[in-house]
Amino acid sequence: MLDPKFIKENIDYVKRKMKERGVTIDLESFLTLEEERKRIIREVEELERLRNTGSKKVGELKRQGKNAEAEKLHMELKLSSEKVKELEDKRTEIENEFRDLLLRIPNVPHPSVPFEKNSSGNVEIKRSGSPREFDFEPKDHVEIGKKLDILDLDRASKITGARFALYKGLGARLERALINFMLDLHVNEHGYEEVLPPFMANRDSFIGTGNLPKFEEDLFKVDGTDFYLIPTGEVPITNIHRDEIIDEEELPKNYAAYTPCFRKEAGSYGKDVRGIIRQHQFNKVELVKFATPENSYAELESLTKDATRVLELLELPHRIMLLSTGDMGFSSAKTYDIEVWIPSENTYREISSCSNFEDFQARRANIRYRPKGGGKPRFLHTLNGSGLAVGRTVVALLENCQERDGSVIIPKALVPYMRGVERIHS
RNA sequence: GGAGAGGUGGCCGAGAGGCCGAAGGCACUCGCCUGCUAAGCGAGUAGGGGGCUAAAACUCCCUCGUGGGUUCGAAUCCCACCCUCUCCGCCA
Repeated sequence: MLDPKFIKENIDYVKRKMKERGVTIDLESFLTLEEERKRIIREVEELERLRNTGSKKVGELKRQGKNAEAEKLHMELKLSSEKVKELEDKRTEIENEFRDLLLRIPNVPHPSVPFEKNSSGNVEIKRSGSPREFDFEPKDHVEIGKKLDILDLDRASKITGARFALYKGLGARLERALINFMLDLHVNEHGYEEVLPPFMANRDSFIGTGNLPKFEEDLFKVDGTDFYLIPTGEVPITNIHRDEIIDEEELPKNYAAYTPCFRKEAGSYGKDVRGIIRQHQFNKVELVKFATPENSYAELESLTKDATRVLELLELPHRIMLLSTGDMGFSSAKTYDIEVWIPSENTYREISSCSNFEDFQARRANIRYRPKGGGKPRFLHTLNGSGLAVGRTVVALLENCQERDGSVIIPKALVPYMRGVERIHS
């Protein structure tokens, strides 16, 4: 959520930024509504003031035994009280409308974000490792997984449906090994606090991170409740501190968590239908930071670095992309995508997305901090990034580390987590 | 799922239609005092929104779990929901 005051005072800037994002927001009607809101607040408060002082007077008169006078005033107030109620209804209506509109306005991109309406404007920041030259025809992860009997997509679709996976044997162990490896790295070496949050969250939490009210069609709702399955750990973790005021001394707060993620993937029916690149359920290790506005961009860099470290230790070729205005998520002010090399697709694919939301989520979720030495609470900045998407890491690993004989060599860093298994073969 | 108890400021806790944004305590901050420390004395310490401001000061409105209702007036009465605790049932 943007600061209404900021919108008002920088209307042209905000308009331009929205345009760069490729979204159309009716900011004129926003301003009108904002005026209307203030007008009615003034009106209601004036009436309430009169009623309050009047009511107090009635009490005083009664205590003094002047019942006739009290009764007279009482009758007068009865009328104005009705008026107050009417106006309050109107006020609620307008404030709701105002809030609804505000909740549907995306974040303003940071000035360092390149302007382009789509992903063609993304800028490569860094590349690490180079795609392997195979001296044989490499297979894709589906084939590898099938041959090694570690990935069974046919049976998964029997159990549930398309876009679900059944891992078996060393495949299941590999998934679990990666989760533990990533968590240990972030917790023990990068200083994140490990948490294990609920995998469902309520509506308020989703509004807090910006997934609602706009993106309901992407979510699985749990029937008969107000809960949704989380599409990312970002939702429960960011909401750990909803409606809280944190002392500045405690910032930055860094959390790491493993969660499964559930996504409807509506609108991507034709995309990535083969394999486990795009699933309705997948595992992820998520990193979330709460930082001061002064430090949040430095924290974005270190967050991205922490996530990238996983790929470095796994020795997987990857690159870091700075997303352009048109390719960023709704809540983000600046986003780096980390992309890993996928041999079967002969391209890099997103495996992590690291964003600074500035105070956009904090404002929605009401997360503030008290500055050192006291003073008014301020909204803090929230950040998050995958560290990493586990399913896609498996894909990258199987494909990049495959051998001519169909076996897969486990990267050294992961071997201890595989209970010493150095190679998966049939 | 059933029965009961309860949700009040940073924390503990009183208040049971008007004198209550709220006693008292703890904690914290500032000042005084005591050679340091402890104790003592005095003052202060919630959040949001509106008006006025360059900004404050100031002032008004809202907030006692949330939302509705009754009333001239609600922390206090009524209804619904949420959450916590205890007991019973069921369950990993």
